[in-house]
Parts: sequence; structure tokens; C-alpha cells
Amino acid sequence: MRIASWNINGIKARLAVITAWLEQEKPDMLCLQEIKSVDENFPRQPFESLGYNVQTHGQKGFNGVAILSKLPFDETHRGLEGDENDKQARLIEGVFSTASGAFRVCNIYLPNGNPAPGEKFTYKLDWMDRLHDFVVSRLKLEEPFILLGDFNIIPADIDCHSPKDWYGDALFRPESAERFRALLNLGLTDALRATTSEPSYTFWDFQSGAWRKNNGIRIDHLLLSPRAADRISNIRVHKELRGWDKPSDHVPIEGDFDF
DNA sequence: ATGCCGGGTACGACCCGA
Repeated sequence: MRIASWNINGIKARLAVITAWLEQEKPDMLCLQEIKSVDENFPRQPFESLGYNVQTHGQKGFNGVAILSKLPFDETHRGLEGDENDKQARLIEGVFSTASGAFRVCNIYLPNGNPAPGEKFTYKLDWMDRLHDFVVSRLKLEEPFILLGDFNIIPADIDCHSPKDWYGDALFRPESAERFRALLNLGLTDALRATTSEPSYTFWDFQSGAWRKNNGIRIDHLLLSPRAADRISNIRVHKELRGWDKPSDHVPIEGDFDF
């Protein structure tokens, strides 16, 4: 089973690119971030025609996440618990069954947090603390659990072309990195970093010729519970998509699992 | 480079992203 994550920066603007990629790669599951659409306006039919079940958690104009899955959804959960005043659509989770048992995929669009310090940075850190509590509850289930998406976290110097450009940024500040490490310390595996010590960027800014200069960052991640880590055989970043026409500023990251 | 691009809303600018 191939499971991918992709921040597509607007479903309306990216529909043609996404369907072209799905027809070419045929992943079993694609988790989208930044759909920037309400649920009613999400174009379900093009994906259903390609054999995907569609679940969305949208909001007007900003944010929004969705899961496209060839396997049917046993359960779906929307939103991150812990703050009844948080209305931003940044988390959707699906539970799926296979012959080898159930597994769970949680798709997140973690807040950017800039400028830091400030209200947005505080929101990011609070969101990460709530995510930590959520992950603790999921790990207690002792099932294969994949936490994936756009984390808006650069885990280490190797994950950006030019670390000095990122000092003080909400994606790279110690408070952010510390909370990311706390997730790993719960027992989650950073799937990409577990398989290579090379840089492997997932985002290149639209501005300043970042793609041409390979001035990228690695901020899209697959984190695996122990039982999910046991099942992964390969992981890849589809860097080539950044060079397609009408690209997103992010590219897909995809893992191969034996369920 | 607190905005160089690109997408959103809405139809002229302004908000947001990383």
C-alpha cells in the first residue's frame, strides 16, 4: 500500500496537476493539506472517478485537509481536540481495514506560526502541545498509526539549504523543534530521516528562484508508530513535481507499506 | 527582502503562506 502526503496550496488551482499525478502514480491514499475550500465546494467527482473515497475537513479561504483513499473509510475524525475555540480545519483522520488488520492515518496541517514571537506562534505551540496529547492517546491503541502532513517544522540543519536564513523563524525556532522532538520521543519514527542522512527537501518557495537554486526545506513528514514502522519498506519524495507546470510549492512524500 | 510569487476572496486591494 502506497500512502502519500501533499500540500497542494489550493484545490481549485491544483486540480489538473493532482489528477494527472494520480493517474500516473496511482497511490492507494493521498492526504492533502491546504485545500482552501469548504466541504461543499470540494471537487469530489474527479477523484471518485479515479477510484478514490473522499473525506474532507474544509474551511473558507484558508487551511483545510482531505484524504483520498482507495480503501473505504471505517471511521473518520475531524479536528484536533483540546480547544473548543479553535475553528481552524487542520486535522482529519481515517481508520482503515485490511486482511492484515486495521491501521490509522492522521493527516495534519500544522500552523505556520510566523511571526514569532506573537499570537500565531503561541497558537502553533499550543496546537503542538494538543497534538502531543492526541498522539499519546493514539499510541495507547497499539495499532499501526501514521501521522503525516505539512508539519511546518524544519527538524534539523540538514533539512534546509541555508540554516542561517531560518534562525528565528517559527519553522526552525527551538520551541518548535523541541515539540517535534517530543513527538519522536513518544516512539514515533521520522520515516524519511530513518532511511537517509541526505537532504530531501519537500518545499521550495515560489519567490527568489528558490527552486532553481535548490533553496528548499524539509517540512512535510511521515511519522510512524512502532507497528507502522515495522510495515514500511520504502519512502520517497517526488521532487520532480516541483518542475511541472502550475506546481504547488510543496511536493508529495510517499511511503510503501505492507498492508 | 514582514512579501520578490502565488492562491484565496471578491472585483480592488488585502490576507495568508514559510
